[in-house]
Amino acid sequence: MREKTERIVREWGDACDAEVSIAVLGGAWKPSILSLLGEHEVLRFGELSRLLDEPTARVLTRQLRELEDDGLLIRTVYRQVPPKVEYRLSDLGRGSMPLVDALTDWGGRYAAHQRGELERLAAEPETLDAAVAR
Amino acid sequence: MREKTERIVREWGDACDAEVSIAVLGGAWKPSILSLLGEHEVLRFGELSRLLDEPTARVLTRQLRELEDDGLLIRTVYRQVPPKVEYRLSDLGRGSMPLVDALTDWGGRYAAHQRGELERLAAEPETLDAAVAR
DNA sequence: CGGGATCCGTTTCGATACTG
DNA sequence: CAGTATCGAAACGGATCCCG
Repeated sequence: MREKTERIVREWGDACDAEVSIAVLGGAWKPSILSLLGEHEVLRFGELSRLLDEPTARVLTRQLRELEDDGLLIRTVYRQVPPKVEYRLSDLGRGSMPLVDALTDWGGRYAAHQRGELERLAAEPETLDAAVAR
Repeated sequence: MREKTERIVREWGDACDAEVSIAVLGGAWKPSILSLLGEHEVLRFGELSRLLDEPTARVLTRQLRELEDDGLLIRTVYRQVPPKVEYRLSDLGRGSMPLVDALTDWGGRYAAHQRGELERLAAEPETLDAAVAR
């Protein structure tokens, strides 16, 4: 477990279980990484990088390492030249897929709703802000 | 919508919907705030503060304002002395409850699992690390 | 190919003090 | 009661360069 995750798990066993989920899944690219590994079973570092929008290696590496430390995925290193590293979901990682899907679903609906709001505002001849400005 | 949320909603309409959810729900106390408002229907600022673990007013205020800006809750100010401010869920906020519950459930199961691992490790006479050290 | 090292700007959290 | 103002510390994402 990462130190951050462990701190949350130990210290506030109370009502903040949801924050545990966010601590584990809440990094940049993390839900996407888990989704992709849910679809593809096993992926190499470069494959993951290409399937995501080419984050810097530094960032992708850290997200992968954190997910590994938190027990969601398994990293397999083949000691050869050139190197080959494979990532796949652990049981814990597979267990997170329904939650990741729920995050994706709600986020998609929320984004669609808000894009609708934005368009509605843009289509209006006069916004509230403009009216208030006078 | 907060600027941060709007940026994510507009710019990457692609596969990163889950990150939208995390952008909206991922602040300190936010899931707890939503859960409490799901249970209590309406709460005042001080009541929320007491039900949570008394975060600083600065922090609680900002989380509430962000949730309001993102459209999840409704803030009602009664212009009187002493002031009275009520918070309740919007329709959008009520729609987030299943996701918040899913976050809570998985986080709770994850925490329980990891606490089990921690105890198991503590109970072992010799850890893998100690064995490898020799 | 799959990173590690270093550096940096931004965001976020939180403490403290003060206020209409 | 329900904040606001100011400040500091830390975490985070990202760019750049280097390596076995």
